[in-house]
Amino acid sequence: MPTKKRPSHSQVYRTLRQQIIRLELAPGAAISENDLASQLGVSRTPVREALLLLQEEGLVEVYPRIGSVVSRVNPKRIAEAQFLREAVEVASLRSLAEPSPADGPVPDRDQLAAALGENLDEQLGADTARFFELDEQFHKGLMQLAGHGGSWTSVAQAKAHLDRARLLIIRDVSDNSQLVKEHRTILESTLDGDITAATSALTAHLRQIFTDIKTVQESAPELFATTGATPVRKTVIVWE
Amino acid sequence: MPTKKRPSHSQVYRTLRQQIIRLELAPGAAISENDLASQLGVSRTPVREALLLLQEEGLVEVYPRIGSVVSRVNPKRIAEAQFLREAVEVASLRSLAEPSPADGPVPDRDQLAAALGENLDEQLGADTARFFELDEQFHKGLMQLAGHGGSWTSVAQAKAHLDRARLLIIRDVSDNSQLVKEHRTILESTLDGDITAATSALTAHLRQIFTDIKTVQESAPELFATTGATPVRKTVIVWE
DNA sequence: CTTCGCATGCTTGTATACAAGCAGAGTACT
DNA sequence: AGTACTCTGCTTGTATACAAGCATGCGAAG
Repeated sequence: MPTKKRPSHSQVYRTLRQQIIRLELAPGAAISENDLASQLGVSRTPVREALLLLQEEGLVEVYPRIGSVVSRVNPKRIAEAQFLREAVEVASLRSLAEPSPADGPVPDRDQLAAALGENLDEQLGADTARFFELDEQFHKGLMQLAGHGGSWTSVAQAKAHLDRARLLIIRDVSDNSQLVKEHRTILESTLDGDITAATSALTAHLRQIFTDIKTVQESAPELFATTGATPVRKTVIVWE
Repeated sequence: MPTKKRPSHSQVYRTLRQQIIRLELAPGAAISENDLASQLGVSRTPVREALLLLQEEGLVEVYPRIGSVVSRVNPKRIAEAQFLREAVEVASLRSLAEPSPADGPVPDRDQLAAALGENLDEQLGADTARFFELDEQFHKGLMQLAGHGGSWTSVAQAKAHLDRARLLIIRDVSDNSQLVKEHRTILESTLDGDITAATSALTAHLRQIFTDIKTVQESAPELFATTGATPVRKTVIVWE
């Protein structure tokens, strides 16, 4: 019996979001509410609700009476997302050295640290999908360690755009070693209390995205939204 | 220029959001989709879509088959919002001294600076509602000055929670002078290039919220959500 | 008197019907 | 030939009908 305890629109939302971030739905691809409803076996209502949330998140663009599309990669938005993510993650680390009234409680510091260590060990041999999961858990755990796990949601939204953009160039993670090495440096410096070194390593780690973006934008410019052009509808003939 | 007709759910969203932030809808108050639809002259569909967005924003809590309520003030959430806002605004200022690849373009720096100056002049004599608008414009302009106006949306969402909480204690802005003074210090230090002084002043300015919160939580604890209790439905008799 | 069961009226969640508009093919008229 | 018009098929936006569940009051049974 399928677990129906969660609302349909929530399931549709997560399904679509994952497909978009994993590039199973390509940037710029058209998405029809009716088609999605048919494919997922639900009505248009929960599909619309999911698309509304994805639109607010910036992963989908809805053009009334024209159609909806998966948002193309916008370099400007990428820059904003990176800026916000770096600001929050760095501030989180920094709060370990300079506490602020906003700091929350840290449950099970030793257990968290141990879990992060195991996470890093698994990262080395992980495939692409698993690595992204572990990467997410690692950065989330780092913020929990500083008592700011509650702000992860905002970071995760920004990270979604960054991950999708990076996936454009590294469909297969051929070489984790460098990233894992950076992760280890960040974690060890943090646990040692050398916050200056940790933030420095974290900043460099997070800014890697800019070189990645530059590379992919040269190889596949059609996936980027540099113009403000609105899409138009076309009738085509296809085999079915 | 063709006037873009806005969808109903967007208007409902902004109406409700404003009412919630301005405390015209009290924290914890029940809101019925049917009643709202009737009052606003639309059907349940756009109302539901607006509530969905507000739920994601944390301003509304929806309990299936029980009802929906305006979210109560959650001290933990307030702390998170303050942390994120401070992180982003401070990082924005700091980028003026230490540029990063994420920095965006700054259009009309002189004009922006002049507008901010005029903004401060108007703040002194403004009433409560106007002051909150000017405060919003000021902080937004500050980020635009650093080339990070695009990240304002995220800050604004956090600021909504903070403003609502602060409104609980200062229904009437009796004394703007201190806040305006802080604003002026931040702006002048920034324009003078003394980023260290500017960030210091900004941090102190933003952390004012914690003392405000502590005061109001003692005077009106029922508006705060410290327990994880879920609401229940009650049938009551009222005059109509 | 107590207790259980059901009717009733509310809630949100989902499905469906209808409205408004764009794009293109075909056609009749100039 | 060229032009304008209508008709079809799609799109999203909105309204409405139906489904499922909770709280409560009433009534009957023990």
